[in-house]
Amino acid sequence: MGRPRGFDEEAVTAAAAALFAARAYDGVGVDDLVQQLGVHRNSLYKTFGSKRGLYLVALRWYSRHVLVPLADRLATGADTERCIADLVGRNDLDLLLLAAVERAPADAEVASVVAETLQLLQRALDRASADRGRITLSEILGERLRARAVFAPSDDDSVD
Amino acid sequence: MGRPRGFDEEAVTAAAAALFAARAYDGVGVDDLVQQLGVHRNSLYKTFGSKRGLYLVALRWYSRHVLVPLADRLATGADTERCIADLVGRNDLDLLLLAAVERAPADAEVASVVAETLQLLQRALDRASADRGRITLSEILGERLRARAVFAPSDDDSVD
DNA sequence: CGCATTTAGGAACGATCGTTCTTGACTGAT
DNA sequence: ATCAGTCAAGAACGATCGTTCCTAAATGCG
Repeated sequence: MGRPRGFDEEAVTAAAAALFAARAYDGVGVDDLVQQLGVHRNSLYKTFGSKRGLYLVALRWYSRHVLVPLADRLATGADTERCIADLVGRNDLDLLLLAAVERAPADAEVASVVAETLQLLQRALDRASADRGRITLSEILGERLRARAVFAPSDDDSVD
Repeated sequence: MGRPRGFDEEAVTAAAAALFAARAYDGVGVDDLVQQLGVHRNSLYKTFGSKRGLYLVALRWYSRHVLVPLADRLATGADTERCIADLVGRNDLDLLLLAAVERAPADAEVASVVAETLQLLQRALDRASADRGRITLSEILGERLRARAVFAPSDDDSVD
């Protein structure tokens, strides 16, 4: 009963995760979310409760649907180098980096998700490099941090 | 001529660096700065031009007066382990981490300072561990990131 | 067909953001 | 002592923040 929702909740969650990975939490306004996600304010607050609620859902979705598969692929031990190169070269780790540095110190729930996700990656890496054991998770995180630490004008800087 | 200023510019810069190291850039309001630095709005804008201006001055001051000495101590090669343990265990790296992850992608000048500072640390570490060469700068950054990724209720959360 | 219910679309809220302006107090040079 | 010039103190600005409210449109069920 009632009018059916005109958006895919998971797609919105994924898009929110992408936004929060590109900018800092406080740098992403609800207006940005509404505009880029195609969901309107009311639906957003009805579905996720608050901006922080959406952030937490997006963070958990990202951990489960982006990093867990990546950790699984890593844990098999095949293509380890390729996996690590992807982690450093692509932006898959960015939301985790931002959450760890910026939100976790101020938000216990975020800190909890970050801790679990880090453990997850740690175990996968331990398994992957049980024999080849050279690179550490810290080093991967540091490498990605350095790769991210460059000025990269975002696409919507020229948007009205 | 004129009334002499009632604050120490360098002390204010250092205090601002500490604030920006604890919270994210957007998480530190001008009100926070005014309140915790003891400087009043007018003086702050007269001296530093803007919030971003103060941030840049604080970041450069921090690079020069905190990380450069630390890099020098590291480059001597004496007490290398102690130096690294300090980098990971204390919060000396935090402003650099935040600047790298959060501000650099959105601010070219910040990115420039971060890049120079990272090079600085890299060279110092290269010199320090020319013989013992084990830990990388990326690993130190990653270690500190993980150490920071815990919920740490800040002192002024209970302040009115 | 209506009735109940949920969504979409925006206007609007108070609060806070970074910044500027106004006013008065203080000091150094004439 | 007086005047110019700087600083302190805080009110006030428009803009934007996260959030809520109101109204109209769209569906499943009787």
